Amino acid sequence: MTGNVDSAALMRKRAHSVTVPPGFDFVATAISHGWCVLAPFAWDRDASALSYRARLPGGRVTGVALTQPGGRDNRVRAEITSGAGSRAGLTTEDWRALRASLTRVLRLDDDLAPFYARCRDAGDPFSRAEEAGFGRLLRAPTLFEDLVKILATTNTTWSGTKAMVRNLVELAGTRGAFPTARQVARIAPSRLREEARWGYRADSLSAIARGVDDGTIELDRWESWRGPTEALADEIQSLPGIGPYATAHALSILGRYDRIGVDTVFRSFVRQRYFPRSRKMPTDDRMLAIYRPWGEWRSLAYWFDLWMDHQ
DNA sequence: TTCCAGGGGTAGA
DNA sequence: TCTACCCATGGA
Repeated sequence: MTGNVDSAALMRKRAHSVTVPPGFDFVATAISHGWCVLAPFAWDRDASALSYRARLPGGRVTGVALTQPGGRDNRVRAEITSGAGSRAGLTTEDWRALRASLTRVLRLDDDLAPFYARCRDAGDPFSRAEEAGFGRLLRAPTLFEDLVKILATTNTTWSGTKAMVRNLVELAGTRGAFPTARQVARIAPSRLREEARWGYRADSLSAIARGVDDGTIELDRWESWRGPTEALADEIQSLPGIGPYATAHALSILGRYDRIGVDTVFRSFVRQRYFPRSRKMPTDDRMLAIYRPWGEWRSLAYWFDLWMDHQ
């Protein structure tokens, strides 16, 4: 028995690392859009570290801190900081599951060569996208979490979004980890409204959670969608509380970039960037026309444009 | 107090 | 298809 315990302990490690594709830039990926500051994610700018609470097989929860110690092109380090296995580290099975999750979060399987080729054709400043390591929009460990966060961005301020997500994790999650669809489904909409402060969005949140939990909303099918974007978009937009903006955002999360989510950020950015002399706010169509030549890379080009503006 | 934010749903024209 | 209005919440 003792021998078995010892050998199991030997298999446990507190720090792991993940192989990344050539040119992978961890920081550019982590701060690609606002996700890195939505709970349970937290971004440490000084340490260039992304930490969060991750679910392991069996529902256990652990703290993880991600960094890229050698900088661009080097392996991403995952340090187990707390929770299940914090003393002895993760088992082989735990790490296998976490590594698969990180592939989704960091989009390690994305092929950006076609996007970068298009960026080179576009010239400055887009030609700098590859050098900047931009192109991977950070994702949550699950599509359910991404959809909930997108819903939390609708018709509110960014501070409101952060508060709603944080409140939901505290109300329905497990030891700091984002709640599963089942956990959210089990919370009465009135509590989502009043305790998590989701306001009128609570009914949509609850309906989406229940649909994902009972299988009527098939997120796995969306993740592996091979058909036309239009049909996928129709399904996404059929969700309660999910309109054109949220659908476009979800499509970007799913790696389909041919729609731009028009929101107040898009309008104010495009106006100041491309219509600085316009006294009136240009129509949505005029602003969307700026990125129309990008075709299937439209929203990624917009995200890069916006990202460059913040650097 | 009023306005509005990383919008969405609906009724009525 | 387009417009007007309402939807909770919280910060400015």
